[in-house]
Amino acid sequence: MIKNIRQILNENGLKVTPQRIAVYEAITKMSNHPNAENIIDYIKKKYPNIAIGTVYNTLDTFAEKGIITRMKTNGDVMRYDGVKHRHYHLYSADSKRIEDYYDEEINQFISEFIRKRKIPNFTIEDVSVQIIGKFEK
Amino acid sequence: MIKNIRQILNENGLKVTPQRIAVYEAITKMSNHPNAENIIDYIKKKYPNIAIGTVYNTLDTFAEKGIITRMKTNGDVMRYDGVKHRHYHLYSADSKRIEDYYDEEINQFISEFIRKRKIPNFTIEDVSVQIIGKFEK
DNA sequence: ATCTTATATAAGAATAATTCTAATTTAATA
DNA sequence: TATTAAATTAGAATTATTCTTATATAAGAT
Repeated sequence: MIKNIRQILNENGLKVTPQRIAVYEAITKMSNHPNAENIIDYIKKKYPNIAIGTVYNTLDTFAEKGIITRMKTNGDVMRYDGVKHRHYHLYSADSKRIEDYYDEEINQFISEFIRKRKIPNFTIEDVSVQIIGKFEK
Repeated sequence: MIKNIRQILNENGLKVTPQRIAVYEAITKMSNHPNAENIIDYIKKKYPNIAIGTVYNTLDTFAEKGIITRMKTNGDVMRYDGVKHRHYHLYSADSKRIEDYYDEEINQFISEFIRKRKIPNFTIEDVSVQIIGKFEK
Protein backbone atom coordinates (compact mmCIF):
# COMPACT_ATOMS: atom_id res chain seq x y z
CA MET A 1 0.00 0.00 0.00
CA ILE A 2 2.75 2.42 0.93
CA LYS A 3 4.81 1.04 -1.91
CA ASN A 4 1.92 1.86 -4.14
CA ILE A 5 1.65 5.52 -3.23
CA ARG A 6 5.43 5.96 -3.51
CA GLN A 7 5.21 4.66 -7.00
CA ILE A 8 2.31 6.92 -7.88
CA LEU A 9 4.13 9.97 -6.57
CA ASN A 10 7.29 9.07 -8.46
CA GLU A 11 5.42 8.53 -11.68
CA ASN A 12 3.96 11.99 -11.31
CA GLY A 13 7.24 13.68 -10.48
CA LEU A 14 6.22 14.44 -6.92
CA LYS A 15 8.45 14.14 -3.91
CA VAL A 16 7.50 11.45 -1.45
CA THR A 17 6.61 13.10 1.85
CA PRO A 18 4.86 11.77 4.93
CA GLN A 19 2.11 14.34 4.44
CA ARG A 20 1.36 13.17 0.92
CA ILE A 21 1.32 9.58 2.03
CA ALA A 22 -1.06 10.47 4.84
CA VAL A 23 -3.43 12.32 2.54
CA TYR A 24 -3.42 9.49 0.04
CA GLU A 25 -4.08 6.91 2.72
CA ALA A 26 -6.89 8.96 4.14
CA ILE A 27 -8.70 9.28 0.83
CA THR A 28 -8.37 5.64 -0.09
CA LYS A 29 -9.40 4.43 3.36
CA MET A 30 -12.26 6.86 3.90
CA SER A 31 -13.92 5.96 0.62
CA ASN A 32 -17.07 8.02 1.06
CA HIS A 33 -16.30 11.26 -0.72
CA PRO A 34 -14.75 13.12 2.17
CA ASN A 35 -14.33 16.86 2.18
CA ALA A 36 -11.14 18.60 3.26
CA GLU A 37 -12.30 18.86 6.85
CA ASN A 38 -13.04 15.13 7.06
CA ILE A 39 -9.64 14.34 5.64
CA ILE A 40 -7.87 16.71 8.00
CA ASP A 41 -9.65 15.21 11.02
CA TYR A 42 -8.75 11.73 9.93
CA ILE A 43 -5.11 12.52 9.35
CA LYS A 44 -4.72 14.46 12.60
CA LYS A 45 -5.41 11.32 14.60
CA LYS A 46 -2.04 9.92 13.57
CA TYR A 47 -0.35 13.10 12.48
CA PRO A 48 -1.60 15.92 14.70
CA ASN A 49 0.70 18.63 13.39
CA ILE A 50 -0.12 18.57 9.71
CA ALA A 51 -1.01 22.03 8.41
CA ILE A 52 -4.43 22.60 6.89
CA GLY A 53 -2.85 24.41 3.98
CA THR A 54 -0.71 21.38 3.26
CA VAL A 55 -3.74 19.16 3.00
CA TYR A 56 -5.41 21.58 0.61
CA ASN A 57 -2.23 21.86 -1.43
CA THR A 58 -1.83 18.13 -1.59
CA LEU A 59 -5.43 17.57 -2.62
CA ASP A 60 -5.04 20.16 -5.39
CA THR A 61 -1.82 18.58 -6.57
CA PHE A 62 -3.35 15.12 -6.60
CA ALA A 63 -6.37 16.37 -8.50
CA GLU A 64 -4.22 18.10 -11.10
CA LYS A 65 -2.27 14.91 -11.64
CA GLY A 66 -5.45 12.89 -11.86
CA ILE A 67 -4.61 10.83 -8.81
CA ILE A 68 -7.94 11.79 -7.25
CA THR A 69 -11.03 13.63 -8.46
CA ARG A 70 -12.59 16.77 -7.09
CA MET A 71 -16.34 16.95 -6.95
CA LYS A 72 -18.66 19.74 -6.03
CA THR A 73 -22.42 19.53 -5.88
CA ASN A 74 -24.83 22.42 -5.49
CA GLY A 75 -24.88 23.58 -1.90
CA ASP A 76 -21.90 21.71 -0.55
CA VAL A 77 -18.17 22.20 -0.18
CA MET A 78 -15.57 20.51 -2.35
CA ARG A 79 -15.28 16.77 -1.91
CA TYR A 80 -12.66 14.32 -3.07
CA ASP A 81 -12.88 10.90 -4.60
CA GLY A 82 -10.07 8.39 -4.77
CA VAL A 83 -11.85 5.81 -6.87
CA LYS A 84 -10.11 5.27 -10.15
CA HIS A 85 -12.56 3.42 -12.37
CA ARG A 86 -15.40 5.10 -14.24
CA HIS A 87 -18.40 5.56 -12.03
CA TYR A 88 -21.27 7.90 -11.30
CA HIS A 89 -22.73 9.50 -8.24
CA LEU A 90 -26.09 9.15 -6.63
CA TYR A 91 -26.90 12.04 -4.40
CA SER A 92 -29.63 13.67 -2.47
CA ALA A 93 -29.80 17.43 -2.18
CA ASP A 94 -31.38 17.23 1.27
CA SER A 95 -29.00 14.91 3.00
CA LYS A 96 -25.87 15.70 1.00
CA ARG A 97 -25.21 11.99 0.99
CA ILE A 98 -23.28 10.72 -2.02
CA GLU A 99 -22.87 7.12 -3.12
CA ASP A 100 -20.91 5.62 -5.94
CA TYR A 101 -22.87 3.96 -8.68
CA TYR A 102 -21.57 1.74 -11.45
CA ASP A 103 -23.65 1.23 -14.57
CA GLU A 104 -22.50 -0.38 -17.76
CA GLU A 105 -25.35 1.08 -19.78
CA ILE A 106 -24.27 4.60 -18.93
CA ASN A 107 -20.66 3.72 -19.66
CA GLN A 108 -21.62 2.57 -23.10
CA PHE A 109 -23.82 5.52 -23.85
CA ILE A 110 -21.06 7.91 -22.86
CA SER A 111 -18.36 6.11 -24.84
CA GLU A 112 -20.56 6.10 -27.92
CA PHE A 113 -21.52 9.69 -27.40
CA ILE A 114 -17.94 10.88 -27.09
CA ARG A 115 -16.92 8.89 -30.14
CA LYS A 116 -19.75 9.94 -32.43
CA ARG A 117 -21.04 13.32 -31.42
CA LYS A 118 -19.48 16.37 -32.99
CA ILE A 119 -20.13 19.70 -31.30
CA PRO A 120 -19.05 22.79 -33.23
CA ASN A 121 -16.09 24.59 -31.65
CA PHE A 122 -15.88 22.17 -28.78
CA THR A 123 -13.77 19.09 -28.15
CA ILE A 124 -15.39 16.64 -25.78
CA GLU A 125 -13.06 15.23 -23.18
CA ASP A 126 -15.41 13.72 -20.68
CA VAL A 127 -19.05 13.43 -19.74
CA SER A 128 -20.12 13.49 -16.14
CA VAL A 129 -23.42 12.06 -15.00
CA GLN A 130 -25.04 12.68 -11.64
CA ILE A 131 -28.17 10.92 -10.55
CA ILE A 132 -30.22 13.05 -8.22
CA GLY A 133 -32.92 11.66 -5.99
CA LYS A 134 -33.68 10.37 -2.54
CA PHE A 135 -32.17 7.59 -0.48
CA GLU A 136 -34.76 5.44 1.26
CA LYS A 137 -33.25 5.58 4.73
CA MET B 1 -42.73 40.23 -19.27
CA ILE B 2 -43.55 41.87 -15.95
CA LYS B 3 -46.97 40.30 -16.13
CA ASN B 4 -45.22 36.99 -16.58
CA ILE B 5 -43.08 37.21 -13.47
CA ARG B 6 -46.05 38.41 -11.40
CA GLN B 7 -47.88 35.32 -12.47
CA ILE B 8 -44.97 33.06 -11.63
CA LEU B 9 -44.62 34.58 -8.19
CA ASN B 10 -48.33 34.25 -7.51
CA GLU B 11 -48.39 30.65 -8.62
CA ASN B 12 -45.61 29.95 -6.16
CA GLY B 13 -47.20 31.76 -3.27
CA LEU B 14 -44.57 34.49 -3.25
CA LYS B 15 -45.24 38.17 -2.73
CA VAL B 16 -44.59 40.37 -5.71
CA THR B 17 -41.80 42.79 -4.83
CA PRO B 18 -39.67 45.06 -6.98
CA GLN B 19 -36.58 43.18 -5.81
CA ARG B 20 -37.91 39.84 -7.00
CA ILE B 21 -38.94 41.31 -10.31
CA ALA B 22 -35.48 42.80 -10.72
CA VAL B 23 -33.74 39.51 -9.93
CA TYR B 24 -35.94 37.62 -12.32
CA GLU B 25 -35.39 40.14 -15.09
CA ALA B 26 -31.66 40.02 -14.55
CA ILE B 27 -31.47 36.25 -14.86
CA THR B 28 -33.62 36.02 -17.94
CA LYS B 29 -31.86 38.90 -19.67
CA MET B 30 -28.31 37.91 -18.76
CA SER B 31 -28.71 34.39 -20.10
CA ASN B 32 -25.12 33.25 -19.66
CA HIS B 33 -25.11 31.53 -16.30
CA PRO B 34 -24.39 34.54 -14.13
CA ASN B 35 -23.15 34.22 -10.59
CA ALA B 36 -24.54 36.25 -7.70
CA GLU B 37 -22.01 39.02 -8.20
CA ASN B 38 -22.91 39.40 -11.88
CA ILE B 39 -26.57 39.57 -11.02
CA ILE B 40 -26.02 42.11 -8.26
CA ASP B 41 -23.97 44.34 -10.54
CA TYR B 42 -26.62 44.16 -13.23
CA ILE B 43 -29.45 44.99 -10.89
CA LYS B 44 -27.62 47.82 -9.16
CA LYS B 45 -27.53 49.78 -12.40
CA LYS B 46 -31.26 50.38 -12.14
CA TYR B 47 -31.75 49.67 -8.48
CA PRO B 48 -28.64 50.79 -6.61
CA ASN B 49 -29.93 50.16 -3.11
CA ILE B 50 -30.83 46.51 -3.30
CA ALA B 51 -29.21 44.50 -0.49
CA ILE B 52 -26.84 41.71 -1.39
CA GLY B 53 -28.57 39.43 1.09
CA THR B 54 -31.86 40.03 -0.67
CA VAL B 55 -30.43 38.89 -3.97
CA TYR B 56 -29.06 35.73 -2.37
CA ASN B 57 -32.37 35.10 -0.62
CA THR B 58 -34.30 35.63 -3.79
CA LEU B 59 -32.05 33.32 -5.79
CA ASP B 60 -32.44 30.64 -3.13
CA THR B 61 -36.19 31.05 -3.07
CA PHE B 62 -36.41 30.88 -6.85
CA ALA B 63 -34.24 27.78 -6.91
CA GLU B 64 -36.34 26.06 -4.25
CA LYS B 65 -39.47 26.76 -6.25
CA GLY B 66 -37.84 25.55 -9.43
CA ILE B 67 -38.11 28.94 -11.11
CA ILE B 68 -34.38 28.91 -11.78
CA THR B 69 -31.61 26.34 -11.39
CA ARG B 70 -28.46 26.53 -9.34
CA MET B 71 -25.30 25.13 -10.81
CA LYS B 72 -21.88 24.66 -9.34
CA THR B 73 -18.85 23.30 -11.13
CA ASN B 74 -15.55 22.34 -9.56
CA GLY B 75 -13.53 25.41 -8.78
CA ASP B 76 -16.16 28.06 -9.32
CA VAL B 77 -18.80 29.85 -7.31
CA MET B 78 -22.50 29.15 -7.57
CA ARG B 79 -24.11 30.15 -10.83
CA TYR B 80 -27.74 30.47 -11.80
CA ASP B 81 -29.63 29.45 -14.88
CA GLY B 82 -33.03 30.76 -15.90
CA VAL B 83 -33.55 28.49 -18.89
CA LYS B 84 -36.63 26.37 -18.44
CA HIS B 85 -36.32 23.54 -20.96
CA ARG B 86 -34.16 20.50 -20.47
CA HIS B 87 -30.62 21.16 -21.53
CA TYR B 88 -27.02 20.35 -20.69
CA HIS B 89 -23.87 22.28 -20.12
CA LEU B 90 -20.64 22.33 -21.98
CA TYR B 91 -17.79 23.61 -19.92
CA SER B 92 -14.09 23.88 -19.75
CA ALA B 93 -12.24 23.46 -16.50
CA ASP B 94 -9.65 26.04 -17.56
CA SER B 95 -11.77 28.89 -18.74
CA LYS B 96 -14.80 28.53 -16.52
CA ARG B 97 -16.86 29.25 -19.62
CA ILE B 98 -20.20 27.49 -19.72
CA GLU B 99 -22.51 27.12 -22.69
CA ASP B 100 -25.94 25.60 -23.00
CA TYR B 101 -26.26 22.53 -25.13
CA TYR B 102 -29.42 20.85 -26.34
CA ASP B 103 -29.33 17.24 -27.43
CA GLU B 104 -32.31 15.08 -28.13
CA GLU B 105 -30.34 11.86 -27.91
CA ILE B 106 -29.31 12.63 -24.33
CA ASN B 107 -32.88 13.63 -23.51
CA GLN B 108 -34.10 10.27 -24.69
CA PHE B 109 -31.44 8.31 -22.94
CA ILE B 110 -32.21 10.05 -19.68
CA SER B 111 -35.97 9.65 -19.98
CA GLU B 112 -35.55 5.96 -20.71
CA PHE B 113 -33.06 5.57 -17.94
CA ILE B 114 -35.27 7.21 -15.34
CA ARG B 115 -38.25 5.17 -16.44
CA LYS B 116 -36.57 1.77 -16.56
CA ARG B 117 -33.66 1.69 -14.16
CA LYS B 118 -34.31 0.56 -10.62
CA ILE B 119 -31.65 1.37 -8.06
CA PRO B 120 -32.03 -0.31 -4.67
CA ASN B 121 -32.93 2.12 -1.87
CA PHE B 122 -32.88 5.09 -4.18
CA THR B 123 -35.59 6.96 -6.04
CA ILE B 124 -34.34 8.71 -9.13
CA GLU B 125 -35.65 12.23 -9.55
CA ASP B 126 -33.34 13.66 -12.14
CA VAL B 127 -30.18 13.00 -14.06
CA SER B 128 -27.72 15.76 -14.77
CA VAL B 129 -25.20 15.54 -17.56
CA GLN B 130 -22.20 17.80 -17.97
CA ILE B 131 -19.98 17.71 -20.99
CA ILE B 132 -16.43 18.63 -20.17
CA GLY B 133 -13.89 19.64 -22.76
CA LYS B 134 -12.32 22.59 -24.50
CA PHE B 135 -13.78 25.45 -26.47
CA GLU B 136 -11.85 26.18 -29.66
CA LYS B 137 -11.55 29.91 -29.07
C1' DA C 1 27.86 10.41 3.95
C1' DT C 2 27.31 15.28 3.11
C1' DC C 3 26.03 19.28 0.37
C1' DT C 4 22.98 21.71 -2.49
C1' DT C 5 18.81 23.33 -4.04
C1' DA C 6 14.31 23.07 -5.67
C1' DT C 7 10.30 21.81 -3.54
C1' DA C 8 7.27 21.11 0.35
C1' DT C 9 5.51 22.31 4.83
C1' DA C 10 3.94 25.09 8.91
C1' DA C 11 1.49 28.67 11.00
C1' DG C 12 -1.33 31.99 10.80
C1' DA C 13 -3.11 36.00 8.32
C1' DA C 14 -6.09 37.26 4.44
C1' DT C 15 -9.83 36.72 1.22
C1' DA C 16 -14.28 36.26 -0.51
C1' DA C 17 -18.63 34.00 -1.08
C1' DT C 18 -22.43 33.25 1.48
C1' DT C 19 -25.31 33.31 5.66
C1' DC C 20 -27.13 35.34 9.71
C1' DT C 21 -29.24 38.90 12.77
C1' DA C 22 -32.26 42.27 14.29
C1' DA C 23 -34.63 46.26 13.11
C1' DT C 24 -37.55 48.30 9.64
C1' DT C 25 -40.58 48.23 5.74
C1' DT C 26 -44.05 46.53 2.69
C1' DA C 27 -47.47 43.53 0.13
C1' DA C 28 -51.66 41.36 0.57
C1' DT C 29 -55.95 40.79 2.77
C1' DA C 30 -59.63 41.92 5.84
C1' DT D 1 -57.28 51.91 6.28
C1' DA D 2 -55.54 48.71 9.56
C1' DT D 3 -53.37 44.37 10.32
C1' DT D 4 -49.85 41.12 10.00
C1' DA D 5 -47.04 37.77 7.98
C1' DA D 6 -43.44 38.05 4.96
C1' DA D 7 -39.69 40.59 2.77
C1' DT D 8 -35.92 43.79 2.87
C1' DT D 9 -31.91 46.33 4.68
C1' DA D 10 -27.35 46.95 6.45
C1' DG D 11 -23.80 45.23 8.22
C1' DA D 12 -21.71 41.78 11.16
C1' DA D 13 -20.42 36.93 11.24
C1' DT D 14 -19.04 32.69 9.32
C1' DT D 15 -16.30 29.52 6.91
C1' DA D 16 -14.01 27.25 3.22
C1' DT D 17 -10.15 28.12 0.87
C1' DT D 18 -5.97 30.66 -0.52
C1' DC D 19 -1.92 33.29 0.37
C1' DT D 20 2.48 34.62 2.58
C1' DT D 21 6.79 34.04 4.48
C1' DA D 22 9.97 31.66 7.07
C1' DT D 23 11.65 27.11 7.91
C1' DA D 24 12.41 22.31 6.82
C1' DT D 25 13.23 18.40 3.88
C1' DA D 26 13.65 15.02 -0.14
C1' DA D 27 16.41 13.79 -3.88
C1' DG D 28 20.17 14.06 -6.66
C1' DA D 29 25.08 15.52 -7.11
C1' DT D 30 29.53 15.58 -5.06
